Amino acid sequence: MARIGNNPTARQQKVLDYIRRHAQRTGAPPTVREIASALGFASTNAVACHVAALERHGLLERRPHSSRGLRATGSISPGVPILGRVAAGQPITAQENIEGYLAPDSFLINDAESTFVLRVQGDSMTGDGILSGDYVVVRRQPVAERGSIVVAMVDDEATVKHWQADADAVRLVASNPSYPPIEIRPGDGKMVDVLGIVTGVFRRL
Amino acid sequence: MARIGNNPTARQQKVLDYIRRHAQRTGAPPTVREIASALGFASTNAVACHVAALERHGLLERRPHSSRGLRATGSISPGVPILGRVAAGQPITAQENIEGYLAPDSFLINDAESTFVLRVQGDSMTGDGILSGDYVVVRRQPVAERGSIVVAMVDDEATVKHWQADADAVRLVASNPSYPPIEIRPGDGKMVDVLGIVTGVFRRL
DNA sequence: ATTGTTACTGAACGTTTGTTCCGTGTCAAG
DNA sequence: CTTGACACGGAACAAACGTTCAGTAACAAT
Repeated sequence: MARIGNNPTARQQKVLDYIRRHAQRTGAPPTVREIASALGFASTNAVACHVAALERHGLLERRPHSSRGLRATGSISPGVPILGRVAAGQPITAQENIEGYLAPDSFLINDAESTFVLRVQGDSMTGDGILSGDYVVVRRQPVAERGSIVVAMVDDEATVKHWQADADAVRLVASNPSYPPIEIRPGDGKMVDVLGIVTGVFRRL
Repeated sequence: MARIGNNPTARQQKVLDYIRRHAQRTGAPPTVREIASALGFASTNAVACHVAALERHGLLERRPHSSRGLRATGSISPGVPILGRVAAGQPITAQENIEGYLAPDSFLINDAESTFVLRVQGDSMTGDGILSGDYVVVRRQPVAERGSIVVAMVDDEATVKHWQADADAVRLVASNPSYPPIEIRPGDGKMVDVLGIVTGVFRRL
């Protein structure tokens, strides 16, 4: 069968899975000989072949001539399984249930250079599921689209709010109705500065 | 000066930092020669020496006789800066503002082996800041404390609720008042199974 | 019947890499 | 002054490692 798409074969998927698992467990990707040994290959060339295929499909990156130079694209750290529909019956982490793998790190953070995390104080954004004590992931940028959630500096205080800028005024709107919008007009003597926009939220229970 | 504690010297810290950075950037720890080259050493022995010291201090683990067999203990990836109080004035990411570094991965996931992620459907838990479409981090375990948020299997359907078990009944309580509690008693013909408890929540905006 | 892809075995080459032994110099404590 | 930890240079060895070439077999499409 001629293979055209970007999808790996079952055998190739097993190689990719092993690379991911090994990287997660040991902190480094496996060598080609470790892969061969784990999957029962007698020749390292079998691995080289699969690795080349995975690279063609864009599922794997390589650092040539370097030991352990394999990296699964997408989720950097192998991540944990995402379960879609959980089927009734037996083991939850059965292969059929697993929709993919996901590492919160790379999922929440695209550009580590310009990203920071801010701990939220106060409950003004509970309407968006942002509670006091939550961590918001913020990408630094001085401008924001109308309606997006931003971290703004208002008179020496950082605050998380919805951004609504008009021609004549800027409004910082809370999603908790108990909090009135903050309105800033030119000549108020107040300063507003967008520090960045909120791209993610997470909390530990 | 006789060195006694578990603290590394400034030079050792630099080696450790480089190992961490390299592991994050490339997906694999560096070789001893890469470390030597990066820090300006002419001899690999200088690295071996520092690595041995870091290992004694418990800051580094080694996989002997294996290429790239170094792993910084504790925080795996250096992560993004956490900002505490954002001071007025200049650069946000100034050193004074940074409270620490945090990687969502290792923050949310302690035991990768028994952890999975589930995408939430429905708004029954909005009271706890868990919205439809959010990802919940679940640690697999068959029992739960009263009041904790669990993923439970009720008649072939996985659901996220508060767990409240009495002697005579089990109640799955939503945090959105629009949803009545689900009560299961022995002899109902219904089945309840705790798949795991929710240890974290995250979402992308 | 031929072509092309997948999926390997087997062997070999050259480099990379961890490791070790020996030696030099600095600096602070006893 | 001696001792001991720290911080390196230089050189060398054996094992680990990525890579490549040659060849075999199954299978589907043309």
